[in-house]
Amino acid sequence: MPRAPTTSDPFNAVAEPRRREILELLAAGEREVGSLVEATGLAQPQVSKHLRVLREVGLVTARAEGQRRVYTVNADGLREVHEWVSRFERLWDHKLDRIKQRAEHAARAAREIAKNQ
Amino acid sequence: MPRAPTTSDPFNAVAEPRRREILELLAAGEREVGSLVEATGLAQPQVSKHLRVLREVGLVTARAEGQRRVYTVNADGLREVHEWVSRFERLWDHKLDRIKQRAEHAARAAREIAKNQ
DNA sequence: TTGACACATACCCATATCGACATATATTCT
DNA sequence: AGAATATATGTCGATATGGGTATGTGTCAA
Repeated sequence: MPRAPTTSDPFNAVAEPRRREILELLAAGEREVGSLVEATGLAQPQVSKHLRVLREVGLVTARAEGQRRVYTVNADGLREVHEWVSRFERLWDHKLDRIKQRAEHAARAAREIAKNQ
Repeated sequence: MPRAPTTSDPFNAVAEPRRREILELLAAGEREVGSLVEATGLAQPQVSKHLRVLREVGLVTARAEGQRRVYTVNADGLREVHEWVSRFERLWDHKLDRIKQRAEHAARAAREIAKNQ
């Protein structure tokens, strides 16, 4: 069984750096394909293909405007990813807590030493 | 150029559902490989291979305990993913805001109508 | 030491990928 | 109608994938 298609879910779609870049650009506002080609430095066909993937997983929508196509992010599709990753948030928060605790412990110890001098 | 290796970054590593499942299991606490095999229903070699990928991107760490290997999540590697996705949070929040605004607008209109009857 | 157990690695195969390049489709302009 | 422009699609090639199965490696137990 090969790797799951990039179009199978947002996780796979977003695994590709260029597609993340495109989404970032679109997050700042709608853009036409040509504008994305210019901004990314990619060849036009690759941009179109990346956009196709993003469309198929519902991360962007396209609107025709004359001969141009204006693309818009549909960040809603990223909520699934956000929610999944958020389940692990407490784990690195815990780690931060421990660092904080150690820091406070060290500070207390330092005060003790200073007091006893 | 083929798709980027699954080991190239957390985004690619986490694109595979089985690996997400393994991470979820480990999020609840350390586990040995055999336990993961049982929990996932995967064959042992595939579990080992998925764990290898997760190790290579730093999402898990392994500790030898006799002939067993105990795996632990290292959620820190997921922060990058979390931070990236979080950049889009305002976009779906906005959408929620608009829904809320429309609801309030509708409620106001309804009150006006009621008042004028 | 020999065997049993836990895990890792090696190999095979069918498949989807991404980039490059060529070409098709659709729209606007003259 | 024909040319120019904007975007989409098709083809090719090299490559990494993930499951299956077989085998290697290390550890414990008798």
